[in-house]
Amino acid sequence: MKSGEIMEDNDLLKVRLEKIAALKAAGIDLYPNDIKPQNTTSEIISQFSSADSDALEQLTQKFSIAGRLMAMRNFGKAAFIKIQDRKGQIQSYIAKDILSTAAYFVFKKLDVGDIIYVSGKLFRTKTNELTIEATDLRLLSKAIRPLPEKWHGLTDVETRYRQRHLDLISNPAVKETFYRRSRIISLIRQFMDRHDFLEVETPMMQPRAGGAVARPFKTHHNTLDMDLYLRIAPELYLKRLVTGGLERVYEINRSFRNEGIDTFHNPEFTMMEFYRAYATYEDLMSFTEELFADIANHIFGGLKFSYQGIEIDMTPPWRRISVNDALIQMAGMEPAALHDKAQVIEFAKKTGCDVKENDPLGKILMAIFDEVVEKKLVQPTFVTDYPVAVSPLSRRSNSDPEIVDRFELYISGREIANAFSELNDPADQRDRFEQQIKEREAGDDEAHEMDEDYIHALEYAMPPTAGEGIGIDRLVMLFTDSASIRDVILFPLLRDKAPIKE
RNA sequence: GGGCUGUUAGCUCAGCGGUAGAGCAGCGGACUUUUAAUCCGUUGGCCGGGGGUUCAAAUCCCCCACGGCCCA
Repeated sequence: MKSGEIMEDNDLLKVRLEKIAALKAAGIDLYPNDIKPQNTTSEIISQFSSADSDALEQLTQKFSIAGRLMAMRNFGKAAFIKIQDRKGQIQSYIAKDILSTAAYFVFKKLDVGDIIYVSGKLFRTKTNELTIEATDLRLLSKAIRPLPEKWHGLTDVETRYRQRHLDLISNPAVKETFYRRSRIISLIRQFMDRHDFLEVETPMMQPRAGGAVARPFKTHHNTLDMDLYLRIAPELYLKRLVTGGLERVYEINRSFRNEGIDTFHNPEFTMMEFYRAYATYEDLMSFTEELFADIANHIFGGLKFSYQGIEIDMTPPWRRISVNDALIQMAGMEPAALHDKAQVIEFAKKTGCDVKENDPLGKILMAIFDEVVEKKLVQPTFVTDYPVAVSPLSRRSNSDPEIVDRFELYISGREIANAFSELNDPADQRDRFEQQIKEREAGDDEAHEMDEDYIHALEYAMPPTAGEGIGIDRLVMLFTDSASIRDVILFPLLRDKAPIKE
C-alpha cells in the first residue's frame, strides 16, 4: 500500500477518489487555507429576514460564507444548494452562466459533505427564500466519505456517540444541546463572579482520593515512583484555599469515579464545587434557588419547564424536608422505629435494600431513603438533617450531634446537588476519619481514608464555611430535556472497539 | 453482574426456514427558481463474528463482540 492511499473496497469512495483525481488533474487545490468568509448564515438571515426582493436588489453588497454542503438540487445548468455553518444553514443558487467556467467545473465535482465557500449577492427566490446568488465558489475541503442520509439523519446511538462529528453534522438538536450546555456553564460562571467568587483549579491527580464516598481510578507517576488517584472530588483542596484566605472559591471541572455506567452516571463527569466563608448550609439553599432560577430565566424565560414530559417548577422557595420526615411521610416508616436499629434493618430488608447488620444506623436509613424516597422527589426539594455517619466532612448540628448541617437537592428523582456547613473542628474531623477507617476495615472500600495533611491545614483554623457540589451534567440534562447523561457529554465513555473499518 | 432488546447496502429500515429487498444517497440521462425537487435508467451486501441444527439458515439453537432500556 502506497502511503496516503485510502484502502477500502467501497464504490462510493471510489467515485469520490475519481473526482479528486479529476480536480487534481485540473490543478485544483483540494485543501486550500487562504479563504476567510466574512459572514455567518444566521447573521445574514437575521439581518435580512424582513427585506423583500426589491430591497435586496438595491443592495450592492456581497456576502461570503463557508461551511458544509448539506444538500444539492440540480437542474441541468443550475442548482440550489444548502450550506451549513456553526450557526445554521442558508441556501445558495448556482448557475452556469453566473459562475466562472473554472468555478462551475469545481461545482460539478462537489459532493454533499464537502466544505465549500460561496460569495455573492442576496436575492429572494420565487418561493421567497433568502438565497445567495453565487458569483464565486471554492472547494475548501473535500469529503471522501458520504454523510448519513439527509432526511432521517443519524439515529444509531452507538455511531452517534462513537462518531460525534457525524452526530453534530446531521442532527441540529444535538448541536443545540451542546451550545446550551456551554451557555449554562457560562451563566453559572457569571453568577459566581457576580457574587465575588474566585474560580480556581485544584489537583485532579491526588495521593489520596478524598472529599467524597466513591471508588477512585488509580494511576502512577513514573519519575516520582508514586501512586496517584484521579480525584473523586476537589473538596479537600478547595477548603485548604478557604483556610488560605480566599474565602469564596469555585471550580468547574471533571471528577472521576470508578463505578458503573448508566443514564445518570459517566465515569468522568463535571461538577461545580464552591465554598463560601461565613455562610451556612441554609444560606446555600437560597443561593442555589437563586442560581437555578437565574439559569432557568435565561434559558427558558421563566421558572417552569418540562423535563421528560413532567413540568418542573423552580419558583422559590423550594420544599425543604428532613431525612427523617421524608422517611416517615414518603416511605411510611413509624417515627418511633427510626431510632431502633433492629426495626430499621427489618424495614430496609423488606424494601429490598442490601444492608449489613453492623452498618451504622444512619447508613441504613440512607439506604432506605435512596431506595424508596429519592425517586418520589420530582419537584425541587432540599433534603436536610443527614446522619453524621454518612457525612464525614460536615459540621454537626447544634441541636443534635447525630445529624449534620447538610442538604441534598433533588429534582426529577435525582440528586443534583450536595451541600453542607463545613466541619472545621480538626479534632472532630480526626474522629470522623477514624470512624471511616473502621468502616473501611469492615469492608466498605468506598469509605474515606485518613488525611493528616488536610487535618493539619484545619489546625491553622478554617473560617466557618459552607460548601456545595452541583452535578453539571445532570443540571444540563434537566435544562436540555435529555434522558441520558450521554446526550450531554460529547464523548461519553464506551467500551473500546476495534477501530472503525479502514 | 442479571433480565429484555438490537446489530441486514454509505444512511434509515423491511424481510424472520426455500434465489437478499425498499427509500434516501451514489452513478448515467432530461431539466436555469427548487424546498425530502421531479422524471427515466442503474451500480451496490462475509445479513456483527464463530460454532451448530437442517436437504436448505439473514431467519432456529449455542457461544462471543459491541450497543440500548430496565434492575442490582
